[in-house]
This record gives sequence, structure tokens and C-alpha cells, in this order.
Amino acid sequence: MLDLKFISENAEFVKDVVKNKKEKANIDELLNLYENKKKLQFSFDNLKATQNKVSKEIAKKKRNKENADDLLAQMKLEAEKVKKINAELSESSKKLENALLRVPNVYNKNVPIGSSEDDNEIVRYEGEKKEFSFKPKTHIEIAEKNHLLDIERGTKLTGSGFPTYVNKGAMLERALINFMLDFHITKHGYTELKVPFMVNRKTMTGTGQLPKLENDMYRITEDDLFLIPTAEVPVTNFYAGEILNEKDLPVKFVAYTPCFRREAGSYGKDTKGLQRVHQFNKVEMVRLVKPENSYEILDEMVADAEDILKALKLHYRVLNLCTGDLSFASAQTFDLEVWAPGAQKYLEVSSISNFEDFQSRRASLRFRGDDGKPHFVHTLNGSGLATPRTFIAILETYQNEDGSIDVPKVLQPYLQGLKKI
RNA sequence: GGAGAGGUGGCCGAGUUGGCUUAAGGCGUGCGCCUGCUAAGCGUAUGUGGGGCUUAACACUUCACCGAGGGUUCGAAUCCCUCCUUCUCCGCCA
Repeated sequence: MLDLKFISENAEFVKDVVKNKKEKANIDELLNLYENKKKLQFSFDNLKATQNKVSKEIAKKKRNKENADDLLAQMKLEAEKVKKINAELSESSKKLENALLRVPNVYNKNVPIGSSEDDNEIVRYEGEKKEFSFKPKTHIEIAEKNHLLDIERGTKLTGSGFPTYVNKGAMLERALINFMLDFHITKHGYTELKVPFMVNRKTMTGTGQLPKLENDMYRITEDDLFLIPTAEVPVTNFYAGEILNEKDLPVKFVAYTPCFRREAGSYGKDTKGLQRVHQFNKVEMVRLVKPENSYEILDEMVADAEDILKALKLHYRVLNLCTGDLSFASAQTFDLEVWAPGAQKYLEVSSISNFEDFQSRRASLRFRGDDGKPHFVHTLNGSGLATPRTFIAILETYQNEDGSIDVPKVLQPYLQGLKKI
């Protein structure tokens, strides 16, 4: 969340942000709630101060065996007032909190203003589109021919969007996960975390999924738990509520988890095969850093994710997301889109974002600085990478005319040396 | 799932017949003094968040926070209720 003081001092800017991010937060209403809460807090504090003082006098009199009936009578009335205003105050605080949690993060000055993905800025292309001497097949055709996926039976087990990987398909998927984890750990210095796949409401609120996206997540109502839509949630919240030492920064975590997304409202869009699914696997990088250089770190994380695509020798492009495509919590996001020759389009495989102190304020993630005082860290995360579309790109890029697939060199050790599927 | 015992400041730990404790004492840490150096010793400071005052910061002042949320009371770390959680034992189970 944003700092209330910041919002009140930059109200017009924040209103622009809400508009450009296509959010709904009402800033004027929020500021009214803020003023109202401050007033109530002031009255409450003053009443409490009186009450505390007189209660001490009563205590003193009682100790001295003096009569305190008049004070007691007086305080009885005061107590009523305190109770009443306290109720108003907590009501007001709750409303303010709820409103504040729905205000999106501000974006930084390098984010292009725009309303949809068409306004995203293409930063650069890396590598070349592979030339084929034949018409490249789609991943669905290739998977079918080699029996790598069983979409129908996955659907039978659960429903559409829950793909089941079979035999070499399952092995290739697992190889990808292991390769990416090892790569980030050994080449980029990340520490692996293996986290729960369900989290509670507080954790979901910490990274900004709640309250806004409750309908986009799978929920265990019995225990009020949510299936994570990304490892970002448990990993970023790992140190929630703590004050870290400056020397503990930067924190660099990498974690593999499955991700669960209802994708409500996107039915029928890109649903073919693995393009858009309800459950998928992802290796996620998360960093907690000092505020001063978080944008350098963002570039570094983009490079970390790119390194995977480079190692797999896949063609891709880098996008700087415009305001309209930027998520609620992000200050700036770069997407990596990999080229899929069969589908003849670029597919998003990674999203790397700097949240500045938006998440750390929500989750209370702080470090003690040189000045001895706590400061909010900046949080960043990025996929490194999501597997389904990477899987698609591998199948489609490495396919041969006879329908077989060459295994990318870096994955061969993870498939017992297998060179061809 | 059942039974019992706990959850206090960075850490340890007192406080549970409600009121000179709006958290004692210790450790750790910062600063100062002392001292060939170090250690010891002495002194002093040391939580988080919000509000008021202030151009702002400092300072000052005030409120809240003793697992979380309610309640009783003039007054709650202390009493009552609900929940969470840790440990021990039992049961069930991969």
C-alpha cells in the first residue's frame, strides 16, 4: 500500500495513476476517511489521557484509604464517552484500511502511459526466429504425436485447464524445473526456498492479491486458505512483520511451486493446449533489497530470467509494460515473450517487477539502516521461468520435420543424456 | 482428534490476591569516563506505530501495543470469552 501522507500530498498524481492503471479506487473518499480518522484519533487520545490521569489519582487515594467516590462517579461518565468514541474509531480505521488496500501502486517515470497491451513498449529482440524448411507444427500436434501430454484425461480428472504431462513430456517438464533452479542457484547466487502451496488471508494481503483478486484464486473455504497463484506470495512474505539487519540484505530467493489461477473472465482466450491453464509450474525469483538501487536490481533480474532463455537458445523479446497493462502492485514490469514458431506468436514466459515499498508496507518488511531506524525494503520478483509456454517454445523451436524433438543441450543432463524425443 | 503446560521488549526473565510496574532485573548493543592495550569497572542510553506542536527535522508532549480479537471495570500483562500458535503425552496417518 501507499503511505497515506504521500497520497494526501500527491492526490492528483495518485488519481492519474488510478485512472491510467484502470483501477477503481476513490482517492477523495479515501482522504475524507483519513481526515475523519485523524479527528477521531485525536479526540480518543485526549479522552484517554484524562482517563489515565484520573485513574492514577483514584489509585493513589485508594492506597491512602481516602474516599474517591466523586472521582469514580465522574470517571464512569468519561468511560462511556471513551467506549463510544473507541467504537467509532475502530469502525473508521477499518474503513480507511479497506480503502487504502485498494489503492494501486504508483508507477515510475519510465513506464509508458497506455491503455492496453498494444501500448507496451518493445525494448528489444534477442536472437533470431528459427527458419524451417517445412511448416512448423503447433505444440499440440507435436505433443500428440509423441504422447507428451494428455489434455483430455487431465480434464476428466479435474476440468479444463489442468493438463497432465505423460512420460517424456513429464520428464521434460521436470528437467526444465530442475535446470532452472540449479541455474539460478549456481550462476546467479539465489537461495532455494521450498514453501507451502496454500497461504492464509494475511499473506495474500501482504503481496497485494487481496482484497482485489479474491475471485481469481482457488480458495479452501473450510480453513480460509488460498492456493497460491505464484510463489511470489509465500516467498515475499517469508520475513513479513520482521525488521532485518542491513547486513542480511539483499535477500535472494528462488523457489519452484505450482501456480493455481482461476483465470475468471478469460474463458475462451488462448485456451489451446498449454497456453493458458489453471495449474502450471513456475520457478520464481524474489529479492528484498535496499531502496536506493532497486531499479538496477530490476535490470539484473531481467537478465537473470533472460539467461535461461539464452541457455535454451530460444528467440524472445523484452517488453516494458504500459500503465494499463501493469499490475495493481507493480511500479514497473518487464515481460519476456518467447517466440513460438508453430503458433507464430510471442508468448509471455516471465514477468519481472519492482514493487518498491508497496508490498513491504503491506507486509511490514523492514530493515534497520545506518541511522538505526527501520526502513521498508523494496521487493522485486520475476519468473525464471513459467514452464508451460517455455515447454511450447521448446517443442515448436526444436521440432524436426518427422515430428521428433531435439532436446536442448542444457537439458540433456537432466534427461539422462537423452538427445532426441 | 483428545489431555496437559505455555505464548511478556533484540534475547533471557519477573510480574497472574486488577491500582506507587503505562513492564522490575539481567544479557546484548550504542555512547561517555576510567585504564600501557584488551578485559573488567563506573555512568548513561537503548522497542514499534500513530497523533499534537513545528515551514521541516530535532526536541517536547500524548495515545496505542505484554500471541490475535472481543468483554468486565473508574482502571487489565493480570479477571472472563473466542481464536491462533508452541511444547509434552495419547490416538490416527503418508
